[in-house]
Amino acid sequence: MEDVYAKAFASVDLQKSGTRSMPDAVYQTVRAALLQGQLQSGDVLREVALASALGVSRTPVREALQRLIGEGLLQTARSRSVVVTTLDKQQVLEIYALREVLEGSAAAFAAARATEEDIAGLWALIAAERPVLDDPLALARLNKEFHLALNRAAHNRYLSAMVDNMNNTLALLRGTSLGAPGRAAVAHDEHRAIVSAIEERDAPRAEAVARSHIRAAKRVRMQMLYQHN
Amino acid sequence: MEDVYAKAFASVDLQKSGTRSMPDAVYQTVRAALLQGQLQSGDVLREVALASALGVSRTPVREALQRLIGEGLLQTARSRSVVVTTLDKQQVLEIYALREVLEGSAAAFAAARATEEDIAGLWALIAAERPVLDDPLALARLNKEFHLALNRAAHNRYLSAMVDNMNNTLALLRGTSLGAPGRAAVAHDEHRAIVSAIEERDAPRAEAVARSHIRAAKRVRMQMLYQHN
DNA sequence: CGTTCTAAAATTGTATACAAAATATGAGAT
DNA sequence: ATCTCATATTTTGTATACAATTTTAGAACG
Repeated sequence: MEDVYAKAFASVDLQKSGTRSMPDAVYQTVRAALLQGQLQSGDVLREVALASALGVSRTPVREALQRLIGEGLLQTARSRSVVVTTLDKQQVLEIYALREVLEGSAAAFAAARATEEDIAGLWALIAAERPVLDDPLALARLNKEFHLALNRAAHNRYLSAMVDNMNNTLALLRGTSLGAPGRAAVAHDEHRAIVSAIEERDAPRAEAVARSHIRAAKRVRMQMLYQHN
Repeated sequence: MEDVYAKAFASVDLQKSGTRSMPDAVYQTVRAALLQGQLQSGDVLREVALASALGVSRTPVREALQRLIGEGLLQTARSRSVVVTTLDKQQVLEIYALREVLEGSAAAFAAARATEEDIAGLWALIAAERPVLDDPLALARLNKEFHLALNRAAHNRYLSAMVDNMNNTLALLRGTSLGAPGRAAVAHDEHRAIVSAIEERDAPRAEAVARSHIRAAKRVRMQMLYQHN
């Protein structure tokens, strides 16, 4: 009896805080399970099981799943079952190609539009990285926050939504590129270079540095996933 | 009795062809009504009215509406009613800023990855534009197709989805920038310049030309909407 | 053993009943 | 006439019943 939900949701209560509606609470809960890797690519999500695990009916569960499908974190198999998205190599390449564009633009926009508070926040996150450079888990969390803050500093809601979406989709892949030997320190330096360029309001340099940061992450990731390029 | 649905859906049957499911058919139908301007910003969509107009129950209607909310074409007002998205000036600026990035990248990617068929298709669309340069409606349709084909030529599904999304969101604004005097001919020339650069595999030029094409469209649009910049 | 067919079980899709919430209506007071 | 408040009506949110589909299990056959 392959009960994925016991594993993923047994200890996890329906997260009601900060949610507007029940479908939203279900959405947040399932999304968190996906991003934390408690559900893996290919796992199938069954409405009744999820509904009873979370103590609601199928209706709000369906809405939450539809939303996650729309964001690309879930997909429907032929035969209508809902499964955690599987990314093939081509898709990963396409995502990184787009992520390079988007994060590059976010950095460029931030150079033009970031407030002093935005920049101070970015430096604070970089300072927080230093003591945990050899703790991949803590670092991954900070890294996520850094990219989120960089995004917000661009002051473009549509861009932010798209960058988040790409990053969330990549989170479906096992592991983090920050675990690779030496990568943490290099990424840390790259983060500093991005914020420096933003602080100096040098948009072209901010974009160039951000893009090369993503290219480096991509190289490490492809190595981890496929042992080449 | 303010019956918006009579207006928008009376003659429009539920579009079943090319749809996998009933919610999908509803989605396509409502989406078409939105993109063709049969529903205007701020119009409220009521589940029961829509359901009876289309001859289905509320359940598939709700799913379709949720999906359109996810894409940004609809939004929920406080008080939970679903309305056609209204874009303020700041949002329009953010969308054009992002669209410049995305279409620029699409052109650059196309220069690197377009097949000969892709390029032939683009030229065909440009040829089709010439005879209808003074028919804004026909031209708008071709323009849409051109940008779609350009997109496909970039061979990046995620990028395509995002460009489409931005273009669809802009379609909520009344009118088309191609209606402005002289704009049609200029846009036509810009299209030619983009495809030329792609054909010559000159990615930087393709990107630059595509970006300036979007900036020009933005200028015209802002003029139309707000009579300045 | 493996294959194919059929029946049972499980799962998703749709409609609908009922609950909760929001909006509209109208009476009464000022 | 305008405002306030209680009540009716409408609308959305959730649960659930039922239908359609898909998957599973097992029997019969080669």
